[in-house]
Amino acid sequence: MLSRKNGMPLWRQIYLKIEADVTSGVFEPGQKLPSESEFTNLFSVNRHTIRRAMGALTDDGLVRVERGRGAFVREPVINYPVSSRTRFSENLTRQHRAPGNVLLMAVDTEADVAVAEALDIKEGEIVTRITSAGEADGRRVSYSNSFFPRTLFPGIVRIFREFGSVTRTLSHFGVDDYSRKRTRIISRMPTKEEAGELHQPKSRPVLITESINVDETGTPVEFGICLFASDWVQILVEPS
Amino acid sequence: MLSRKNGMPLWRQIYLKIEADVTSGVFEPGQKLPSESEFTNLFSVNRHTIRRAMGALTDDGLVRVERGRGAFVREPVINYPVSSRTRFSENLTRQHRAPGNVLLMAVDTEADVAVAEALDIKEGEIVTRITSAGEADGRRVSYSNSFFPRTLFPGIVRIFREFGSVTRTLSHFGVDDYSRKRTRIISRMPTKEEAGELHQPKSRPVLITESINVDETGTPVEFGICLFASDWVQILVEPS
DNA sequence: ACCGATTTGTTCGTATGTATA
DNA sequence: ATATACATACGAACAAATCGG
Repeated sequence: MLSRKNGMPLWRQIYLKIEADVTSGVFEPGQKLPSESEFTNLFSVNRHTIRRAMGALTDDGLVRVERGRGAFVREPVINYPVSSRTRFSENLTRQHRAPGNVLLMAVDTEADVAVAEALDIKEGEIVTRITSAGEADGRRVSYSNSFFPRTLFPGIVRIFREFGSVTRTLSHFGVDDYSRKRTRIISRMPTKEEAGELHQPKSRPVLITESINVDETGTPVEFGICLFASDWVQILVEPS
Repeated sequence: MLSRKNGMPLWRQIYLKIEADVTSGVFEPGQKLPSESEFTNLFSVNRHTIRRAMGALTDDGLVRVERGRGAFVREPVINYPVSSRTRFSENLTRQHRAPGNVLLMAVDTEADVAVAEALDIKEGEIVTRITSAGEADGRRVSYSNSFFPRTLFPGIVRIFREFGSVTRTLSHFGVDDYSRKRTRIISRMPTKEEAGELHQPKSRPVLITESINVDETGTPVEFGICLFASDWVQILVEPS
């Protein structure tokens, strides 16, 4: 299998072998690779030789290594385009992925300062909060809270349950077109709850977009806070 | 000199030391560096630790090693006297740069896959890399690498140092207007090196924008990778 | 909350091969 | 031919992060 005579270093031969297994699908995206010690036994070489190969694979973006956990085949990232007209499910369908939006919770609550300011209403006014999770290819990629002013959309929860999408729900209330007024993008470590919702370790950061959608008249109709698993999602800002 | 307690690996500390000596001119371009065994004695570490640092320096294009002969400072085509505090003056928001930028390094290097693809050139073609850091209120907020195709902008570094701004530098080359083709935004944990450059703990995530600027004809003129300290920076996407 | 097992990261030690001066 | 210097590889130990019970 490995040759110590043909001039090609062992680590390079191992690199090529693993690379072939990754690109050919023997190891699938996201899958955990054998540990260094397992590879050591498999190839009958020293751990450093394995590490040299893994380092090169990491540099070349084929694998991702997490200390204390293992090495994983890098998943192709999911693009999340942001423009003035952004729809989550549309973004994903455009990439031929199966989008899934799971409604987790829907409650009426009082608007706190941030929500009130975003929706241009008074603090304490009742808003409907819809919590949902986004999935793509069976992977949890987002966790979002959307706030709607209840006075504008009474009974929005039932409609949302029925249609399962923000666009069609708002359309039901006569808001046929809305656009993104502004998007704020930040990044931080997740809380334990957030990490749990995103099915990711709490040691990995999350990407967060805070956006305000307004109707044709400029009235805010939705304030959304969306958390993305940063390992799997990148945000693409395209000129509109 | 070296610390075994501060969390930064010895090889990285050595890397930074040698890098500083190279960029500051203690070791001049083309000059032979001390041998591995000499470095071993100088730093009182194992030869492998030196080799790790030299490997990184090689990867980053600062030195070039010749088997059986030694390691040498890579000669940039243009010789840059290192006055490491060059100020960007104006029009910085366009490059996602905060006021108070310092030029850290400018070297000609070979384009890797990502850079080549972004600039629409061949891998290995020479590009000019300008590394700089942004500061605001005395706090390090960004660390960026910009890549320019050298064939389009020969001697860009001297011009850049003269004008101090990307806009005016490109204008000198006849690129009077350029625009952002696309911006990719991701977030991840920083490497220790990146955390060091950003003067932030390595436990805080970084926001990263990768952008491509093109001229009127659509030809890529700059590829920039900018890291932000996510604790201090948020990205605002507003409709244009 | 703690402990032990697993896994990756770093460092030192050693040996052998190969290219160059 | 010998010495120097880089390249590769193996072995051992410990540190740091993760995960399960």
